[in-house]
Amino acid sequence: MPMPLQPIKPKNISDQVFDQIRESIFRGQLKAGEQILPERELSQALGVSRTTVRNAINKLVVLGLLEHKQGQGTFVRSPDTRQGNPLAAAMEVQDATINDLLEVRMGLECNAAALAAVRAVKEDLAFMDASLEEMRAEVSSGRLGTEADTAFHMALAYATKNSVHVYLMKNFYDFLFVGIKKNLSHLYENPRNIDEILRQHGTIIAAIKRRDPKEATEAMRRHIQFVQDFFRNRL
Amino acid sequence: MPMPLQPIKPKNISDQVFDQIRESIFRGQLKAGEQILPERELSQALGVSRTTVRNAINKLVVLGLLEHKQGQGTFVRSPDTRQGNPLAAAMEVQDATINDLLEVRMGLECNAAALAAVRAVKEDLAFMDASLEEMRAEVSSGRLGTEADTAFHMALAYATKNSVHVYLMKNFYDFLFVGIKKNLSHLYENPRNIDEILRQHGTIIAAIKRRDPKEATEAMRRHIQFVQDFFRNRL
DNA sequence: ATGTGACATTGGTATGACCATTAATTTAGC
DNA sequence: GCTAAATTAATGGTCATACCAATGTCACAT
Repeated sequence: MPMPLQPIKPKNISDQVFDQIRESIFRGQLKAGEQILPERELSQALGVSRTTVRNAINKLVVLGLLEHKQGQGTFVRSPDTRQGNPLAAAMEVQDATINDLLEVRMGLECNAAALAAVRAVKEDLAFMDASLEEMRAEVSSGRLGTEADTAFHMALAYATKNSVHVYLMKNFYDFLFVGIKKNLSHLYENPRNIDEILRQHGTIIAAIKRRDPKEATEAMRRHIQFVQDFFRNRL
Repeated sequence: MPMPLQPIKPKNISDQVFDQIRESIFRGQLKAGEQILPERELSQALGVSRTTVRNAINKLVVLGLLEHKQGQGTFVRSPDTRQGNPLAAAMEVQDATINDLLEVRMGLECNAAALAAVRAVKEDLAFMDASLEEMRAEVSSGRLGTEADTAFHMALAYATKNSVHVYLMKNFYDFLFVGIKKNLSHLYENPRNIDEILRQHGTIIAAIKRRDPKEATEAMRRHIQFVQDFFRNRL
C-alpha cells in the first residue's frame, strides 16, 4: 500500500534567499537606487552563511535587478537601466505592442482581482494600502509614481494566494510594467490622469475589502480599459 | 597633451574565468551536452580558488549556457533547450496545484476567447475545427486526446492575434502537459467527461464563429469550471 | 539475476581570514 | 585657516578548508 508520502520541497538555500530578496524588490520594500543590507548583515539576519547570500545576490546581479559596487555596497537597479531581460528579448522579436500587453493584463489581473477579493488577508490589504499611499506621496512630491504603481499590482498578485499567478507576474513584471514605463510618462503628464488612476486603485482595493469579487473584477477592468483608451487615443 | 590612456580593465577574476569558459563554449571546444571540468579541477588548473570558479560558473548558469546537476557535474546546455521554458524551471519546486493552474487559465483563456471572437479569421476557425475533429478521432480510437486538446487551446491563442498571449500560452502548455498529464488521464477515464469536453469545445467555437465575445467568454468559463469541479471532487 | 548498500564523485553550504576599492575622517603641511 | 595627503572604516572580492547533500557506480549478499 502506497504510503502517501509527503513531498518535502528541497530547493536550494541560495534560491530561497534569492526569492526573498526579489520579492522585497517587487513589493517595493526595496526601492530603486536604494542600498540593500551588506552581505555580512544579511547572512546574520537570515541565519545562513555569507557564501549563500552572495550566491543569491550574484544571481540577482546577473538578472539585472541588483548592482554591485565594490567598496560601497549593493544597490537596486532602477527599472529603466535594466537591460537584457531574456523575456524582454523574446518579446522584441514578436513585435509586441503596448496594447498586446494590456490585453493580457486584462485577463490576468481581472481574474486576480476576483481571487484577491476572496482570499486577501489583512496583511495583503495593508500592502495595497501602503502602495496607494506611497504613490500619492511620490506624485505630490513631483516624481512619477510608477514604482508604487507596480507595487500595487504585485501586492494584488500576492493576495491571490495563487503561486502560478505570482510566478507569472514576477517574471513578466519587467515588460508588463517597465516596457510601458517610458510611454507611461506621457500618461502621467496630465495630473488628471494620475488622480484618476489613484481613484481607480482605491476603488479596486475597496471592492476587495468588501469581499466583492464581481465588483473587484469590474473595477480592474475599468482601470485597464482607461489605460488602453489613453494609448489608443494617443496613437 | 592628454595621453590617450589605455583602459586596462583588471576586471574581476571571476569575470575573467567567466569569459574564458564562455569563449570555450562559443568556440565549440565545449560541445552541447558535454560535461565541463569539475569545479575543483578547474580551480586548480586556472590557479584560482574554487569560490571564484563557482562565481563564474553560476553566472553562466543564470544566463542559460550551463546547467548544474548536483552529484553529477556541470553541463553545457544545448542551444535548443536554451531559451526554453522559463515557467517549467521554477515550477517543479513550487507547490503549485492543478487548481492554481486552472485559476490562471481561467483568466487568460476567457479573455482570449473574447479576443478570438473579434479577431479570428477563417483560417483560425479551421484550425479549431480541425483540433476538435482530431480529438474526436483520437478518442474513438481509444487513445487519449490530450494533444488535440492542447491543439485546440493553442489554436484559440493564435486566433487572438496577440503575440504576448501566444508566448505565454506556449510556455504554459509546455509546462502544463509535462507536469500533470498523468492527472489528466483520470479526467479522460470517464467517456462521459470526454463527450462533455468535446461539447464544450464545440460551444466555444460556435460562439467565436457568431462573433459573440460575451458568450465565448462564458463558454470558456464553464469549460474550465467543469475541469476545476472534476479535480475538486476528486481530492 | 537481483537488489541492497557502501563508496567515490560532484555540486552546495559553512567559516574565517585576508585582499581591493571606495568614501569619510583625520592629520600633516603650508 | 585651508588644502592635500594619510588614515580609517565599511563593503564587496578572493582564498582555503572542511563538511553536507545528491547522484551514479560497483562489489557483495541473497
